[in-house]
Amino acid sequence: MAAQRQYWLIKSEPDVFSIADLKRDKTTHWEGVRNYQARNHLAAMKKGDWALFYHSNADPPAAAGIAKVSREAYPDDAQFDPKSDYYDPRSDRAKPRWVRVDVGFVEQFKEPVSLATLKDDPALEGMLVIKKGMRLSVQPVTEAHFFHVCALAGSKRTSGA
DNA sequence: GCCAACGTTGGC
DNA sequence: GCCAACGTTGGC
Repeated sequence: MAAQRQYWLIKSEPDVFSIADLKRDKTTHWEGVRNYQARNHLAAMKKGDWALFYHSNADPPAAAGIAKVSREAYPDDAQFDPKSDYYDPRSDRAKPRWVRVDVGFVEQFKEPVSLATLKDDPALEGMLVIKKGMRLSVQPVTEAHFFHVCALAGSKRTSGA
């Protein structure tokens, strides 16, 4: 039996990189994660996993679409580049501290689901993104929560097909 | 722009 | 190992 698909939520500021940018580019390197817990989630991602693409620092902040993991974790080159915003002088090439994954475009929601809507929905109780002070930029999401958000967004997706 | 929440750093 | 200082995230 194939391993079960996992579900995630990944945050991006749309001014920097939005779901529309992913739609245009088809695929991107998900790099620059510099938080250990988020890094550990990246490392746990498997090819074929899906992620809610969440717009943070947006008006309103919202789940904006779906991305899928197209390449599993590998070293994030930006950590070795002194000119990069994501440079980490304490990371060692022989033992890289930070990883990135590649993600591909799946869907841009016609009706993005705002944070306020997520918070108001009893079916989403316990979802990490709606917890006060939850800044984690890569989070696990349950399958039930994932598809409930899809339904709220007007997406036809109701399963992992 | 403000500021609460929270992670990281570094002195001790 | 504690914890104060500091930096960042991200909603509002």
